[in-house]
Amino acid sequence: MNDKNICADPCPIARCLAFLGDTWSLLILRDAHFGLTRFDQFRKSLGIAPTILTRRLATLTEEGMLEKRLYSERPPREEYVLTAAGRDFLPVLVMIGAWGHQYRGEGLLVRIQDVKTGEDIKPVAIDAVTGAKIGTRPLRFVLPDGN
Amino acid sequence: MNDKNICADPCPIARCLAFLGDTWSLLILRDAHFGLTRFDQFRKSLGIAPTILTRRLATLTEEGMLEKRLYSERPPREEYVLTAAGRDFLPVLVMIGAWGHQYRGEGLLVRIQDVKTGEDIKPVAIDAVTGAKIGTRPLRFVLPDGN
DNA sequence: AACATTACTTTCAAAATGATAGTAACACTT
DNA sequence: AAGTGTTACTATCATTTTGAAAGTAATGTT
Repeated sequence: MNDKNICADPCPIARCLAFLGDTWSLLILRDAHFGLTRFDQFRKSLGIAPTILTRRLATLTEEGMLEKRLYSERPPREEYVLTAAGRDFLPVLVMIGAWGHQYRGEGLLVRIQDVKTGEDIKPVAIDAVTGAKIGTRPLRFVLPDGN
Repeated sequence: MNDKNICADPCPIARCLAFLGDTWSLLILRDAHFGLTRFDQFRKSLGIAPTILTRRLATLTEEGMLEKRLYSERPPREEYVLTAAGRDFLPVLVMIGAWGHQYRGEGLLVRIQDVKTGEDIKPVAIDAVTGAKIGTRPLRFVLPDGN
């Protein structure tokens, strides 16, 4: 093991943390997946200051997670809807939730159910190549220069 | 769809974001999974100010993601190693990485390989109950009060 | 004795946060 | 037509957080 810098540009984790490593942004994305789309819905759900919400929604829009959509011409009103990138972020939120459920699970919790079965989901990350659960087989980070 | 508050205490996502929604903390956890354990390794890898690193390592230790371990008695030297909770956080990092690879993947990237097969992993989140990939079937957030 | 290493702490200016209040554009109600 | 409500913000400003630079403490190495 060394202490080579794997922080900067090349790491895909670092890259998306640039905007993602912010609590509000993640909670906005969570609420968007929950079905919220409007400024005041986010504001009330999160108890966030409007200043911050404006900024976060703008960033998430610039980053391509949300897009603005006009839902009323008169008066002009816009809502924020998830893009494909935003929708594909759901597995991340779900895995965070699974970890939180296991390690921060005291008290009543929000659960995520499969609509058809009506059962709580049990999210697991697997490697599609080997079919093994992530964490059960040794993994290795490989730097772009070959390591 | 409503705008009920799902932010506060009961949501497992919100709960772990309390400390997790911080870029540095996530990068420290990433580096810890990469194999780093020591203050100066993290500092050099991340280019983080020592002030901040001290604070983040303390928080991660308090939160039970890392624990301090004495690796030299004279001089007294401590390193930070992942706890079970910290190790179980790997799937989250891996899913973040997978998303980042897909949507922020320009240029050379750090990859994660399975040590035995030598191949890059293809992380997918599935619901262990139905076996379906997360995102392919409709899901529903259920609030503690029954919704 | 002098220098190096490791794991920090101190100081302080700059940036980010967030509470409160205000605004703009319109619709709706009396 | 005047007043009230709704939605999506912006402005102001005190507090908090961040992070760069330098310093410190305990010890090992030459």
